[in-house]
Amino acid sequence: MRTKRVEIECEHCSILENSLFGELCLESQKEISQHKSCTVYKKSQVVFREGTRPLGVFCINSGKIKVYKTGAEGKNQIIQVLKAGDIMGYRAMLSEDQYPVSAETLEESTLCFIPKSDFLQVLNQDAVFTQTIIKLMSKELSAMAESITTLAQKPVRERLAGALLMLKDTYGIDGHDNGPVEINLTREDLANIVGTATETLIRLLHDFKEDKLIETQGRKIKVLEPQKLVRSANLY
Amino acid sequence: MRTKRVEIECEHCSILENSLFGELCLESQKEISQHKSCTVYKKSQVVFREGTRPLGVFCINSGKIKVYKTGAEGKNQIIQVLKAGDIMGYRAMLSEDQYPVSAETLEESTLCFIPKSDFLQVLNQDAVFTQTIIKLMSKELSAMAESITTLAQKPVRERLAGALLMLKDTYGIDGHDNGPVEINLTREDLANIVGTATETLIRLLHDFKEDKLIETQGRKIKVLEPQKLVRSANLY
DNA sequence: TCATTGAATTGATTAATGTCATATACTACT
DNA sequence: AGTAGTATATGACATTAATCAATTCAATGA
Repeated sequence: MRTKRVEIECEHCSILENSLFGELCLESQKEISQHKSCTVYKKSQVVFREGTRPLGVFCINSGKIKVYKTGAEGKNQIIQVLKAGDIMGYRAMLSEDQYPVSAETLEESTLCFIPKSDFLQVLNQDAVFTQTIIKLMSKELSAMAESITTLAQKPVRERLAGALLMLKDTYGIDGHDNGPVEINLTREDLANIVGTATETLIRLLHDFKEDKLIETQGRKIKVLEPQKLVRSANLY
Repeated sequence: MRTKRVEIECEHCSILENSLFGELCLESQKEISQHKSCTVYKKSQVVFREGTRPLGVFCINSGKIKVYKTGAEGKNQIIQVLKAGDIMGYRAMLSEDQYPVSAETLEESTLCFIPKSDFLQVLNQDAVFTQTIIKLMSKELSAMAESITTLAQKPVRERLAGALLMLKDTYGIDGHDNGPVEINLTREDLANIVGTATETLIRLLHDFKEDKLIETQGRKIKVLEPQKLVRSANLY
């Protein structure tokens, strides 16, 4: 058997307060919980693929997911890296459209799948939740406008610095507490976030290492000097 | 007096069927129309500025608007070019946030301003309209994911070809019917759409001209061979 | 109409980044 | 443990695109 099912109830979900569903009333939470199925995905499993149609919404209980679009030459551009508490796939579902992007696990992840009908019902009966969803979309739009500007205007070096700072937060929630956050991504994925060639990315990581901004152990990257990285990223 | 007011009623608006409000029931249309004010903006006037807070929504009755974000070195990245029938500024308003972008007229434009309260009221009493707005946001998100991928992966030449095709549609609605569409933008604005330096853009336009893909008259650009441009853009 | 300013263009050069080739280091699997 | 298959790393080189400088052109207001 390839997929492992687990039982998780929203009401007792450990990441509830970090998630969208935390704001829901108990009744709505039960509604969401009722028909959902939770599945453990292994590393590098595709959750959904660009061009297919959504049947519901995924909520990330644990793990990390890359959301990406495949370009002309088959190269993947990573649009966002999602973590526990995030939901995904809701946009295409709400607009009754095909997925404009694909999603794949970056590590073993537990995902809860909420069928479309349940999600829509809660949306209908809860105006506050609708507002929350609209805010979330709005935030994503704003983040993407920022990404576009960065890609168009900043050199690769600055984009990498910015990406590392973003990833520090994403990987920070795992919180080992003992020392700095470890970012665990292939160089190729990292290059596909920054929008550059893998070789270029490796060389720049090397530079950052020489400048003691980061430290690497195998593929893992530790951010040692976030402040200096902020300056390298020329943030505004 | 710097600003000129005009009277336009949504119910009789010439671009109603191209706009979001076309789907509204007559009652809702009147609601929208009731407190709105229509203003003629001169060319190159700023409609709203990044970082300020929205008080309502703009609907474009005529003209073209650039929506842009100002980058670290003061360079503007144009995120979208809007035309008659489009609405703008609704996202920040709905999420009760600051504008993440600025908007400026590219030519003389007539804009209708609908106060926040009226817009929200219609949104509350009309579930279909909420759905329409969500679909619109969803479409924009998908378009932006595409932009990100293009900026990260395609060379400037291909991006320019793609931008010209997009602008052909935007400027196409003016429809002089006699011959091909004329794109009327400064080279700098065009460079800020494509995400490149003005000089580079000019050189590439020159190439396209030599290849008979386009024709220029002063700043105006006519697309002669859309099909060949599609191939130049390496679209997928 | 002329003058003034900003926009468009062209050329020369430099800098950034991608590509190709190859070597080395991991990882996972039997 | 050995080995195949990836991922990482490094070097050499080609190419793209940015920058700087100078010139021509075009639109706008006195």
